[in-house]
Amino acid sequence: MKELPAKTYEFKDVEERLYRKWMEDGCFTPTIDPEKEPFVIVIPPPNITGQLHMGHALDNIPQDIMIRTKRMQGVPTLWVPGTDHASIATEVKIIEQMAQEGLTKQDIGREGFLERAWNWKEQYGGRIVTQLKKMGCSCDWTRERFTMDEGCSRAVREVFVQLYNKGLIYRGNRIINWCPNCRTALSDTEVEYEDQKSSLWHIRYSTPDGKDSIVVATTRPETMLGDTAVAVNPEDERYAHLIGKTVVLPLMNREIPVVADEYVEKEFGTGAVKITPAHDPNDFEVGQRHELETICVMDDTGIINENGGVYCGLERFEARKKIVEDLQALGALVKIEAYDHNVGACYRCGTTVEPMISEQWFVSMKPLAKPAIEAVREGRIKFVPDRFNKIYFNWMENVRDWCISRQLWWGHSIPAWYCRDCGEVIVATEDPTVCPKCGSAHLDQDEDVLDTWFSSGLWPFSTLGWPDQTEDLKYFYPTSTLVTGYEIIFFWVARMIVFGLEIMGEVPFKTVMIHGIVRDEQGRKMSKSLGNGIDPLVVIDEYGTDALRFSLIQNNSIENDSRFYMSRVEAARNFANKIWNAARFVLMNVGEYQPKGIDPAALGCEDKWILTKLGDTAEKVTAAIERMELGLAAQMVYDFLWSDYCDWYIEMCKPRLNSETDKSSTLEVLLYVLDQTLRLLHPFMPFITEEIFQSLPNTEGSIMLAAWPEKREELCFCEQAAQTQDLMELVRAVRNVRRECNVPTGRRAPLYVLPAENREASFRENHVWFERLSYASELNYLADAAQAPSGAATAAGPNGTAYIPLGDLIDLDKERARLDKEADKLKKEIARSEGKLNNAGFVDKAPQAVVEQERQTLAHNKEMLERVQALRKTLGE
RNA sequence: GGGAGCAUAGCUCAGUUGGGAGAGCACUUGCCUUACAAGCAAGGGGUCACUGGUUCGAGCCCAGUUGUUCCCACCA
Repeated sequence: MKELPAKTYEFKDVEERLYRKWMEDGCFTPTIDPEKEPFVIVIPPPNITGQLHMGHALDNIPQDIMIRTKRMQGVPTLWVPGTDHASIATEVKIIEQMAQEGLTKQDIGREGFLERAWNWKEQYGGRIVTQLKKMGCSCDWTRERFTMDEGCSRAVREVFVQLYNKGLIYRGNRIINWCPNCRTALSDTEVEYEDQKSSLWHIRYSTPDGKDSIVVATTRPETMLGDTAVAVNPEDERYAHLIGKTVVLPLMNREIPVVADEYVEKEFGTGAVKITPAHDPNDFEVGQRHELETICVMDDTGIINENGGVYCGLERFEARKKIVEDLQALGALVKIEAYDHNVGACYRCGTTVEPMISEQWFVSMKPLAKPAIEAVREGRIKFVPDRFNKIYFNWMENVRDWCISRQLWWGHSIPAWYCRDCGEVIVATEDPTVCPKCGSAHLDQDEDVLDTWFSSGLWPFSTLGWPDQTEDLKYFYPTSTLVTGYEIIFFWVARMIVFGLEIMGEVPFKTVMIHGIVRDEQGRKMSKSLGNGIDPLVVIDEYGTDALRFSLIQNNSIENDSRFYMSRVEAARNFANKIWNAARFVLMNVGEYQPKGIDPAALGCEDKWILTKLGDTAEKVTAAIERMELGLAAQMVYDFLWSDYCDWYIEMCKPRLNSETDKSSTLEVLLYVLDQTLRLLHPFMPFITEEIFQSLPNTEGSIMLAAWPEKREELCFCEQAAQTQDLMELVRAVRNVRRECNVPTGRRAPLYVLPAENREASFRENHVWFERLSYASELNYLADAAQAPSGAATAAGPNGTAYIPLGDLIDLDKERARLDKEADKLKKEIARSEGKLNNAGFVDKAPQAVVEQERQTLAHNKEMLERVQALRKTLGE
């Protein structure tokens, strides 16, 4: 026998040791078996911006649970890990870091900057991998990828060129969202809108002769510097006479036309809109319809440029202030109205974005969206929960072209070259040396990089080797399940579906499991600025990985947001300790015993009860995991292990462990049930289950590769299980009575039992544990109520009545009251059952099993009532 | 302006084709009963937001109301 382990479970050395062992033994790498369909997950690659937070834990743990379950079920299982270069997010971080050293991008140049970025990647990418390992994630690290590694970069180029050649990627001058702080274009998804209290400024534009005027309303007065028209609704009689005429733009003293356009709503504001085609998407369209000039009045940092006249050099919000003041002085400001409206901000730095006209690369989304919509509509991809279908459809059906070029340095270069001599645009997978049109060698590569989501959109196949037709790609694509949060459905999920269908001709995954976010105790989002984030690694350090994992999953529905409570982690830690001690108890008793397996002929009633429960639990847990109801599954294992196995079964076994004849068969069942339960728990708590599994006799290898438990019909005994359950109920009743009489647990008392009809055998079979668990000093059977000792406290159960002579400890008044209360409760139940059974509708229409159940309940309660009333009678008034 | 989620014990949340509500924490009471005090035993506590409908039967399905959170949208 090994030395007895400590009373509390010490996870610290265990977790690291076991994870290393798993790696060494190659447990995470699947064996390709062409006969079997694999189960595959690609990890949502964490950004290399920093470290993992609680959201990553919530994302990765469900993935690991599914992966570990499938692996134990004998399925070739692959979890592909990796990290994302996170172009803009990382660049922002590095710039912040450089600023502390007093450096700017321009100071160190592109090459120096990229060197820094790669160093950053080494440092933080490595840290993230370490953190994933700490969380117990069973990723196949031999297949680890990075969105900017050689293979992924090749995939990016290949896709870009393919789409360009098909006309699905184009370059054009269009209104885009510009972040003046990051100095780059952004896609629509990268802009976050927020309601802001602002004003609606009403400004008067007069006709050149000064006799007439029109008042426009705007939320961005500074853009008036670039106004090239005023628009009104063609049906608006108020302004009909001005259409075709001109008005003078105040401050700039430029004559601009008044045009009629359907876009203008008569009811809003003044019914007249200033048109700034260079700085507003709607105005841009109006401008195109009326062939208006486009005047850009800001530079890429949001400062007014030379087109802004005297305001040149002012920052955009400074300019707004000045312009409003000047308009007021001029008498052109009619009024200022308080007004709330949506203002877009950069999702990385929070700066208010500026719509600007700019030449960028775009992906034409409409033709790509169509098959992506069909794939979900036809069920080839399933969202769980399915309400996200609607959100997805809504976005896809209204999708606009995707701006993919970024004026950044950290990212995939755009594979486009411009000929300095003839202006030819060359898009190619290999760097060209001469212009194919004019032969010039003066080629300049596009300086921009691609949106970071372009490369992550290829993740499900680029990680498997595409564009090469690798074995991995053939075997593992399409992947099985994607697990991610709802906040990146548009950023990522939608793009993966689009690219998967377009490039691979097949969906990238079959199921998308969407989960909520982890909030703090007060229900607030965890964020840096609030400082309310909880580092999962700090929690792991204090309570262990298993405890953190279990606390995030148990009794939670992960599709909803959840709050993080330390008390839950503590509870999970206590559970780990409970398991540990149960195992200690079993192992202590096993000693040198060599298990031979369960002999059905030697099983007692209580063994049959726990084995039956185990089978039910295994079946239900498996089904729940299959349905991705992980919280429910975890709860079921918890209840079985703690309540059924520890609180009841182990206690039932104790006396038999002292018996020479019963000990070995008891040990067999104790061991078997423990072993099977550990397997069911392993996906949720990988470390402690492995640690205990390793110390069980007759286990081989890692629990990671042990067979997943299944219900075994030959080990299910419903009849005996029900009998045991009845006895347990009587035990509870006896304990209840003792408690009410304030009898300390340690004080034994004789117990007399009057079994119900045909129940004596059941009592005799379970005599030993029944005696112990009801704290009886001796257990005697009565043939008749008349033999009952006088002055005894009484307890009624479904299978008989128990008498406990407690002498002075019994308060007769309290006893009477208690029995009356119990009788009342039973009467109510009986009335309810009878009401139901007297209802013809119920008896006719309800399923037979339900009716039968109700009849049994009624009979049971009637019998109980009889017993209770008989007891009450003996006490008198 | 559209769309979605949520509302169940004091708190945080579960609740699997509709068959009389559960857990953790907190609370009350008694126990160091040698696996575990990070524990054991017994208990108290709920008009399942509101109104109506479907059904023999509704926390669960349908309609509406209220409160709350979120997403989407180019009315300046």
